[in-house]
Amino acid sequence: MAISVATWNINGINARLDTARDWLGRAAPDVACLQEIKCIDDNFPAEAFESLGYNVATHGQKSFNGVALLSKLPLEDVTRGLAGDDADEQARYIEAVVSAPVGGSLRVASLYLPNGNPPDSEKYPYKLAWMERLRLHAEELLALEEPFVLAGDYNVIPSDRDARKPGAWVGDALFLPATLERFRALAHLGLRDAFRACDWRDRQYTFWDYQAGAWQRDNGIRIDHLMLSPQAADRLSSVAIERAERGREKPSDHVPVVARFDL
DNA sequence: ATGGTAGCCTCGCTA
Repeated sequence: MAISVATWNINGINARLDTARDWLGRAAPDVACLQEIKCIDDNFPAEAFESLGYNVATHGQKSFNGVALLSKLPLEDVTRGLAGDDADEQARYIEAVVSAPVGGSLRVASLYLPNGNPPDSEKYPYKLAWMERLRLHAEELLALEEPFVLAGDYNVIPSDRDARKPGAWVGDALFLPATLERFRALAHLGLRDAFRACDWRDRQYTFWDYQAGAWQRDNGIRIDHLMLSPQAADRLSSVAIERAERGREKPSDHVPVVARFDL
């Protein structure tokens, strides 16, 4: 069976409820990984998505961060928080197994990797440590030899080609050599950037700042990624960046990225 | 080099 998995930094789920419902109604992904819901679990408008046929699992936080999984298929074995630091109180990771009626199941995570700016603050070492925790967790998942997707806002510009103005990002936490090195470490484990597995075009972005006319100038960056286990990459059929959503009314500053699999 | 915008239980923080 075919299954589609989307990732989308929604930038405030309650401020973006109509925008989110509109896109989900049109695109109807089987699974949607949301980031920056910016609310506690009790304030997540679950009914608004259940009425569209989605099961809902959230890992929220007051005002900042927060991630969610929406799935038309049942969500099983939901895990909240990224392993490796019990003292970490930021809600940036949720994982579950999506059980398909035929063709087996797919493990999916929605993650919001720390931004890390400014790099001379404590935020940057937190980002790097979080990336190392993600690598260790991915290593554990890989040992299962199952298809999985780690989808989300990575706050990483993987290469020059993933920014309209790479020079403007030199020294930024999204583009520092240590950041890119840790992102590549995921690839070295065997994880595949789903988009780059299918599409080598330049100027394919997922984020445009609200400021300084970034959208109008197409001054974007590609920072929202679906990283696939080898078993998931084998089943990947296509990836699409839903660029047009950035030009709609009351948009998030990120657009959805959708990967399709034949399980 | 600067400033620009948006969301949050807002008067500053995060991005």
